[in-house]
Amino acid sequence: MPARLDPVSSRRVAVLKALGHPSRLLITEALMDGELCVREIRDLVGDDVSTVSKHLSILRAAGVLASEKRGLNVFYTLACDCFSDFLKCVDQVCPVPGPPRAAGRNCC
Amino acid sequence: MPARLDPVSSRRVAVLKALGHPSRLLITEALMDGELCVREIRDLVGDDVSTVSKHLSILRAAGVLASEKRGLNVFYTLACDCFSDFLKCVDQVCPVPGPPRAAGRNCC
DNA sequence: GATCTGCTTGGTTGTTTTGCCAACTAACCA
DNA sequence: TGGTTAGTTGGCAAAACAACCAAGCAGATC
Repeated sequence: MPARLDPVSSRRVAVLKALGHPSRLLITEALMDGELCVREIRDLVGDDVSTVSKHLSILRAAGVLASEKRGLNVFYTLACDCFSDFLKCVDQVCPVPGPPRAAGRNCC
Repeated sequence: MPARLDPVSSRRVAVLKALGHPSRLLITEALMDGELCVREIRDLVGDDVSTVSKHLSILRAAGVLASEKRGLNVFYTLACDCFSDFLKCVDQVCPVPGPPRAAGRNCC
C-alpha cells in the first residue's frame, strides 16, 4: 500500500486491527465486566496460554488494555472506560444483518 | 480460536477487520467528503486497480460502503452517515500517542 | 536455596492476507 | 460491429498472522 497514513490514522488502524480478531474482541468484551487474570482469560477463549498472552500484548500495544502485576498474577483491564460506547458505535456502522435495502444502505 | 462468537460480535469483527487496514481506512476516510469512483480511489491509495477493487469489495461486504454504477463508473459511498462519529469513538479508545501514564491508562 | 506457579518470549509450522498480472465483463462510442 | 474505457475476478507468489510447543523468567512457598 504505497499511500502513507498520518499518525492519527495509523493509530486508528492499530486499534481496529487489534480488535478485528474474534478472540481479542471476546477478551475485550469480557473485560467490560471487570478485570481478569491471564488464566481466567485463557479459560474464556480456550486457546493455549502462550497464544492468549500474545493476543493480550497486541491489545496492550494498541492501547486498548492495561495490565498490572499483583503477586503471581497479571490482571488485565480496559485502558478506557468508554469501550461500551465504542461498541455501540461499531454496531451503528452497519446494524442490519438482514438483506440489504434497495439503495444498498444498511443504516442511518 | 475455539471460542465461538455470537452473531453481533461476529459482525463487529467483520467491520473492525475491514477497517483495520491502512488502505481501507484511507479509502473510508476519504469517502467522508463525498462519493468517489474506483479510478479516483486508485489515485488516492496508489495501488493497482485490482487491489483497490478487492479492498472495496471487502468494505462493501462488511457493510461499510455502498456502491452504485452510473455509466462506465462505479461510485462508492459510505453506507452510514455516522462514520465520523465512529472515528471519534476510535480515537477516544486511546487518544494519547505520548508516553503512557503511571497506571497504564491512556484515556478517560 | 529449591521448587512451584503464572505468565512471557522464542521458534516453528500452517493458514490467511495482500498485491500484482492477466483475463474477462459491462457500458459507451465510432 | 469493432474498439475503448472502467471495474471485477482468477491465479499466483510473497508477506503477515495465528497457534502450538518448548524454554525462560519473576514471585511465592516450602
